[in-house]
Amino acid sequence: MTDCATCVVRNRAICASLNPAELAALGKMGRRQKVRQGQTLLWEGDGAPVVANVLEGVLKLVVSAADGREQIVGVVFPSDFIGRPFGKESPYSVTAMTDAEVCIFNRNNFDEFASSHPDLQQKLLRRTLDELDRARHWMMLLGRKSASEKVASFLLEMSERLSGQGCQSGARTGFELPFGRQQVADILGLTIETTSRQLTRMRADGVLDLPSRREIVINDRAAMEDMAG
Amino acid sequence: MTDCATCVVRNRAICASLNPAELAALGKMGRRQKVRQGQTLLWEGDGAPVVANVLEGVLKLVVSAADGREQIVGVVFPSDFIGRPFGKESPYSVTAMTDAEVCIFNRNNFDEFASSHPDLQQKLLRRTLDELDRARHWMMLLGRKSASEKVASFLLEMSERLSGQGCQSGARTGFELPFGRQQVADILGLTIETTSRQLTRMRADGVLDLPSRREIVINDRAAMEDMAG
DNA sequence: CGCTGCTTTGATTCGTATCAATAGCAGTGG
DNA sequence: CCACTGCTATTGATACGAATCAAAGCAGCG
Repeated sequence: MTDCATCVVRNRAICASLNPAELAALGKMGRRQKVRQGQTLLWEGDGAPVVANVLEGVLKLVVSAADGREQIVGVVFPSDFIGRPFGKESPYSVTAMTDAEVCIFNRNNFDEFASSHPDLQQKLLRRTLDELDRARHWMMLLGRKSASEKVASFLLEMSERLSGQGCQSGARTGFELPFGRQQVADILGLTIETTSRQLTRMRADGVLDLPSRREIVINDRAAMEDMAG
Repeated sequence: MTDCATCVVRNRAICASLNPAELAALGKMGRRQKVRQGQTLLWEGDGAPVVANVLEGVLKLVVSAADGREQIVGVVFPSDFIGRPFGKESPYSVTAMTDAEVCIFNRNNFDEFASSHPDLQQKLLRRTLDELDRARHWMMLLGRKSASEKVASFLLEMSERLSGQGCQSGARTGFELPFGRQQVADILGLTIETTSRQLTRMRADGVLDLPSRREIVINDRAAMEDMAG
């Protein structure tokens, strides 16, 4: 069992919809678990017996083809929800991109609990609708944008989502990506070389700086927004 | 007001979760509306004051860029739900691909109704989760698949979804697409020329027949599945 | 210091977009 | 019934962008 009262995402995760008694009941079902970078929590096509809240770290949702090609279809941050309630098998695998900690529930237990807690279910619905919007927006990027537009859009979105994490609000000009070039490429539907070239060119054009491998500093946000298409 | 008792999608749409009294209440809020082919029901970025169930016809969800590029991010059939409950603005436009009929609700009224009917909300959640799975699967296609793989995957999915419509169950070998080449291209993130060339080649290879512009007959399903990657 | 893994850079190939023309079909009116 | 018109689809030639193949650069770390 888990102590929800002290949970870092208590007020942001779907649990925020619950009163203390309900929270205690849910807490009995859940347990905290550390996940190492690179470790896979859920496998594509698996029975997917669990769902979870992310407490710390960043994880990726991956769909892969038989020949090894991979597409990252989602990236989840603390307070986000992972897994597939009311489903049979996981349609993608979930892997930690950094060391992470999650709060895990048995899927059947969670489904049952959710069915009897409409507020929780509504929170889950809202989150799922947001995710769907995000996914569809990403489809436009994958299907219609050029390499430079993809990279620019990606950096802008990351600057926003990562700033949701820390203290300041609003988009940041400088931030650290929680993943390497290959992962960026897998998010954008590009190769690692093309991704690298686009970043290099943007640096040459003065639109951004790359202080280290994973750090990004956006110098000219307006130009970046233009590039994003 | 609308007579739900005689509704063609009564048992398949989210309304199936309601008892007769609830159905009557919902029916009072909704009204049937015909939509002509090409007519746009919801505009991207719009206040999106409505949600709806599809009774008849096929509609597309489109995201477009400033320069006119379009990506179709979803296709909806009878009994499917459209619109964005609990949201501010529609993240995409909804346009009829064929003459259609929908059952429309004011979004605020619907949101309120849904909030007080957990069963309806759960149906909506399940549907949204399914849509999200479908969207993510499509992201893999858009980001990582070649033109021929895209076309093959598309035809297979359509043969399944369209057969959900008619009498027989299971996938069909022959069916009629509810849209033209440009729309297929917009779904697959390709140009109309590339789409056409892929179909022509598949016909030459004997994998399929094209009796008329919109008809598809799959001759060799196994080969098609191979091509889909 | 010299591994090892990730990233950048370079040369070339390949796939799809683009540009341009033709062909097929559906509807209209002579 | 058959030209005529407009629209959609096919086919062809070429250009361009991103993938691929290959090598070198750069960090971190024993």
